[in-house]
Amino acid sequence: MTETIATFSPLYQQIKALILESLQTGEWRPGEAIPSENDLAVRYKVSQGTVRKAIDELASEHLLVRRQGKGTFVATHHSDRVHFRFLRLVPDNGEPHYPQSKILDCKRLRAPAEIGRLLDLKTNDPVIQIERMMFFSKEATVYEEIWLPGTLFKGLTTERLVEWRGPMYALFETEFSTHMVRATERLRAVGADELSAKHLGVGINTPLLAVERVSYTYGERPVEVRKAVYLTNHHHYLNELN
Amino acid sequence: MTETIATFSPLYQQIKALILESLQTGEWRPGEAIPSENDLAVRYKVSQGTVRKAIDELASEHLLVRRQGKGTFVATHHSDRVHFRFLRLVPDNGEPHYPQSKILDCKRLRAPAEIGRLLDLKTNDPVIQIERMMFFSKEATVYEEIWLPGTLFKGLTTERLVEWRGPMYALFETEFSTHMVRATERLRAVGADELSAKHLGVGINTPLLAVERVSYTYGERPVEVRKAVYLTNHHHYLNELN
DNA sequence: TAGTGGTCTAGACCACACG
DNA sequence: GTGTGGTCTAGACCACTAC
Repeated sequence: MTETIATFSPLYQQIKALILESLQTGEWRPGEAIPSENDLAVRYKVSQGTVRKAIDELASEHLLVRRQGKGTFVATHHSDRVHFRFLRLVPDNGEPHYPQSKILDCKRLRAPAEIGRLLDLKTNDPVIQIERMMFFSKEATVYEEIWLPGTLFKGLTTERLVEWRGPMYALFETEFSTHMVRATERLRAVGADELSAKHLGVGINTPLLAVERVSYTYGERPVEVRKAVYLTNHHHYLNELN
Repeated sequence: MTETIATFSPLYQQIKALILESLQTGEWRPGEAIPSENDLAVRYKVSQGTVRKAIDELASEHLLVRRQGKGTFVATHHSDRVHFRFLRLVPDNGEPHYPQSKILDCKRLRAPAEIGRLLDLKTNDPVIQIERMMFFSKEATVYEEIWLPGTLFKGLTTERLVEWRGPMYALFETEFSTHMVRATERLRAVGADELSAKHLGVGINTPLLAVERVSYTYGERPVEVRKAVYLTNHHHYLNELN
């Protein structure tokens, strides 16, 4: 018999792809419930168990959140306990907690070559650069530059950032329909340069943890670059190896 | 009706616990195949699907490895492509690769208070301390001290370590029946002290990435502490946030 | 060809949330 | 009570490996 050479793809993977599509197009938005497993089974003409397996994978990737008795919801950076999924810096003593954020600046400019490369933009495409600091119990601990594609985040201003209460990713989600799904971080030890030293209130060449992050939204699209320095005198970067 | 107040525990979780027990006691050892899903279903008197779900979780925790058509195997640090699950340091340019290891020393002594605390030992219990370096393409990049419980690793000598080819965790598995399951790392930027500077061939106070690791074997038992410094001039610590 | 894990289905029942 | 996700079962069939 002539059989297709195409690589085998399980039904539940195809269902998963369909669900993902609905997430990308915004048919179901962060925080909302998606249809019940049975409804989806009818819609896609497969059994409930197959839908279930697709959702299982999306839940394990933190794109969906299951809540027994209530439904399955699109993951959101609002009101999630998941803030520490992206912020790994914790105090040496005492409970992890979310730091205070202080926006220093937010301006539009042309993408430097490196940023453009990381964000899949052309050099000189518009980008937005945010400068900010973070404080753990009043102590200056993080200084960072955040780079965003200018077209996607059109209209983002210092004021909008300053008046925002809550995680920055929640703002991006609500105002710019951009939900961060995953990120990659590269860590190094560096000596403080003049700017970092000034902001963190330490001497030049003080050892700092440099963290470069690239964040991705649905479909592996890079939409944010962060270049940060962490002061690790009373805090550390916590990582679980599983 | 009088019902038990005990919190509900799904069958597959109980099966998972039973399988875990067999892993801990060494009934099935790293690298070996465990019985087929059907055999286990008979043994535990549940359906194959229930066994399957238990194995699924253990596989996602990297305790077991499934291979279609062949069977399910106990995870091992031998011949696994998983070395980079524990070593996150990669070159800035070029492919990740496993570095060369050079053992400097291995001696028995009494547990310092901090090490004893981390390893759940009493102060003054015997411990083994290993000193070693790692080289990426001949370049000295890592200097570290490794601490192990003395009773568990009785008989570990410098010679045994030096003549060993392959990952250290594979040696621990084969010779001391201790399989590392997961680990926690705490990262900081520090200035090189005299010892680190000498070993890594850099000046005193050169910024280094300090990595403190606690590794656990089956049943969340801590069995290793590592205190390392990484030179991050041409390498970085790569971390995926999911 | 036989044995293993992988997929898919259909149905029953349990645990949980909410009105 | 009703609807949701969560568990468990039994059986059929597919894909991969080894002999």
